[in-house]
Amino acid sequence: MNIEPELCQVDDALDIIVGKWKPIILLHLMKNGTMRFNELKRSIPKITQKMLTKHLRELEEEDIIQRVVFPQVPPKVEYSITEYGRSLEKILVEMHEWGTRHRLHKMEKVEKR
Amino acid sequence: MNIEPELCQVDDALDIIVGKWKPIILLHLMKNGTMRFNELKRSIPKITQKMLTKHLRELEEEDIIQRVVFPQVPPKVEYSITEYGRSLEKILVEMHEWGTRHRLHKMEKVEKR
DNA sequence: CGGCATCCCTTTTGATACTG
DNA sequence: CAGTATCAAAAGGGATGCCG
Repeated sequence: MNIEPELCQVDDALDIIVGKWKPIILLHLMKNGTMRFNELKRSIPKITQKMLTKHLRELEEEDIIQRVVFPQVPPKVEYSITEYGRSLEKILVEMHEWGTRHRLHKMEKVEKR
Repeated sequence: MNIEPELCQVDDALDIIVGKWKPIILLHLMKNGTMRFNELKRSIPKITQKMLTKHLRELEEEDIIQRVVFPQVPPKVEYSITEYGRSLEKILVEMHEWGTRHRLHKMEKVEKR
């Protein structure tokens, strides 16, 4: 550990991926490539339109995803991970793996009781 | 990306490290080894006692840190990272490095205007 | 020294209705 | 289809006082 806590920029990374639905949105886009708004909505049944819109806007603002509007009726909007956004993939995968191990860790702890 | 979004356990990992002061608490303990309550408090000037206590309890509950009480007057309580907790170090370092690069990314974006 | 209890404010998220 | 707008609920965090 050679990070000076005072100069910690973990929070800068957390700011991007924290949000109730952000990880799952990112995983869907990373897996499927390009997706339309309602396609994402259907893939995440419990999310509200408001939160999906909000999170997508925030991820776009940080250059993690790209938003392409096709000017037609009815509207069509496609979302995809930017090349820059791909740099988050490794961290998400590692967090997923750590999370999986942590679940097991907690289950073992409970069994011992 | 071979994670099925529906089985995503990124949130399990985020639950541990998300909290206004958790990353910096972890970095201090990872850097310094064992620290007393007030030592941590002084190292993180703006944190309140309430939040320090709360975050420490949550990290202890997840086996990330260890709390040792010395029954004496005045009281003495020492905190340290558990061996299990060390498994978080890699993720924190990578998030710090990503956060550092992201700051630069945003600065370049602003300069182009 | 290392807390806990209480009150209060802010931020995040949800429910619902409406629209070009 | 892809959003906005508004209101309400819940979660997170801060300020302060008290205690063994």
